[in-house]
Amino acid sequence: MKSIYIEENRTIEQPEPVAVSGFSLEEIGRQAGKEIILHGSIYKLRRMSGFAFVLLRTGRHVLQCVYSPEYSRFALEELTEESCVRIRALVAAEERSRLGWELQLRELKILSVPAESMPLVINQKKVDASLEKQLDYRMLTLRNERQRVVFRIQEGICRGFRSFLQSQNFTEIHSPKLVEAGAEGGANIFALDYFGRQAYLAQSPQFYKQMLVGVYERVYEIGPVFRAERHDTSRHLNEYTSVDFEMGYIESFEEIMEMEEGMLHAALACLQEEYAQELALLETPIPQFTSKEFSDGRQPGQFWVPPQKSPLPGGRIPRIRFAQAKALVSEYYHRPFVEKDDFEPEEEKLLCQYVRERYGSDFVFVTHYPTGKRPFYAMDDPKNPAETLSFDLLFRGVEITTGGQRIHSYQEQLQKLRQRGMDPEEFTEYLLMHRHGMPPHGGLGLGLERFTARLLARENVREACLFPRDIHRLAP
RNA sequence: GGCCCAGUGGCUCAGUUGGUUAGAGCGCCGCCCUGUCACGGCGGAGGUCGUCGGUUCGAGUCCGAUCUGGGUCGCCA
Repeated sequence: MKSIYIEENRTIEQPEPVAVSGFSLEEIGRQAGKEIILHGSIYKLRRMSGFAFVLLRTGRHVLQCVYSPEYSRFALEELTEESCVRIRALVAAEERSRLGWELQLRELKILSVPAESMPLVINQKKVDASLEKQLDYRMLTLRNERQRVVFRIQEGICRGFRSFLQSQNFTEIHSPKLVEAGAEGGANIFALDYFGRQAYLAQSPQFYKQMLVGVYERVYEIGPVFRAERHDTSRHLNEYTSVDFEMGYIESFEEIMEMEEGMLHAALACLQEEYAQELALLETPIPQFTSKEFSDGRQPGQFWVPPQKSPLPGGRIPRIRFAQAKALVSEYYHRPFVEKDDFEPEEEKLLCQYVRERYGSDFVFVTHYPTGKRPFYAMDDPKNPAETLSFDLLFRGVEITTGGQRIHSYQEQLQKLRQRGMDPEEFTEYLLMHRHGMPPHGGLGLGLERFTARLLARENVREACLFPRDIHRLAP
């Protein structure tokens, strides 16, 4: 944003437009020799003898300003950390400063002064406090340069997802979060009073996505979902942001996986292009993919990457069937083969480790999950009804996506409901779309916080959520 | 909910086999330092050791209960 700056009924003469906010570091650097006006918070005061460094925190940056009685027309004693100020400063080339320039403070107006000093130290490299304390004081700890950057990156991820899906002709939707019944059923759903009736918080936009596939063919939504699970782990939240899409007229569920590959590439590209500063601050290693297509058969322990159907750029993600992945981990890492329908967290980590070592990929798709493990709308593999045309995406040891093809035939869906002992009467509205014709379709949901946390090597998913809701925490 | 672990100044921790005035780093306050970027130096304030009860001549240190928090599993994105 560029504008003429006016303060206290006088125009400060500026030969060039002044940067107020939304500037880049390069833009300011180019103003060398000129005065600019900025606002921000005093992040840190470093008093030296005879002068002082004043770190100014703006919406995106922390800038080194210098106070000196030689040119600063105010008293240093007026300044306290976390005061909000507006400054007029000269942009001065200075090789002793890391940016190659610094701001010589000329005038300063204090806009507000904190009533108390911080309960914990936020202006050092890291916030040295337990996660619990950090979250108790989240609105303060987020002021830390490195803490806040996590959510800039999260923003970049969403921007990448959005622009990619938009480019693939997906329509963005906003489905209701207050619903009459849950998508998956079960007890893991928050109930609340709705004018005397029982209502629930949506645990997934699943039904609405599908309904709108019948309308727009391709839809997506990035929004909150609610899970009343009484879990207390480093990867569960009771409210999280789900990146959901659903696409019609697919020939195979593998098209959904291909679309996800494209979506991930777009997010990472967006980060590298527009969030390089933020990535550098956190020293984030960019996730790796497998570079080539391959098919080393479908024997146990074998992976495949099919040729791309659409011309999406970027590397690929190895795929393996669930049953084979279970066997592989058991065999390779000498773990007792526990006959279960799902992975244990340890197995997910080991599988990712294996794929990383052998194929150089930080991601792995696991396909064909057992039918009993998937919801009633999942499409069974016609070649083997004990398995579904579905997949999970594991990223650096954690499951971040579940997806798959859905049943589109009315008769088939009725049959599967009855097989499961469910009453089709309870799904009358849901089944209306099937009854009146649906294209073959499928989609996925990706946990935004889990993805962010793994990307930034955060141990706890709460670190990748601004204000996490967990079994113990409902505030701030 | 099961199992494991922890609760010591504002924050992060140390505290030897129970023994006299409970230590450190960061932060805070004061003084000093013309170039720091985890700035540095000197000095100072601040805690009775989550809570309750017990053992003991004596408990931060042992025992019991309780509260709070952490990890993990079930589960899942």
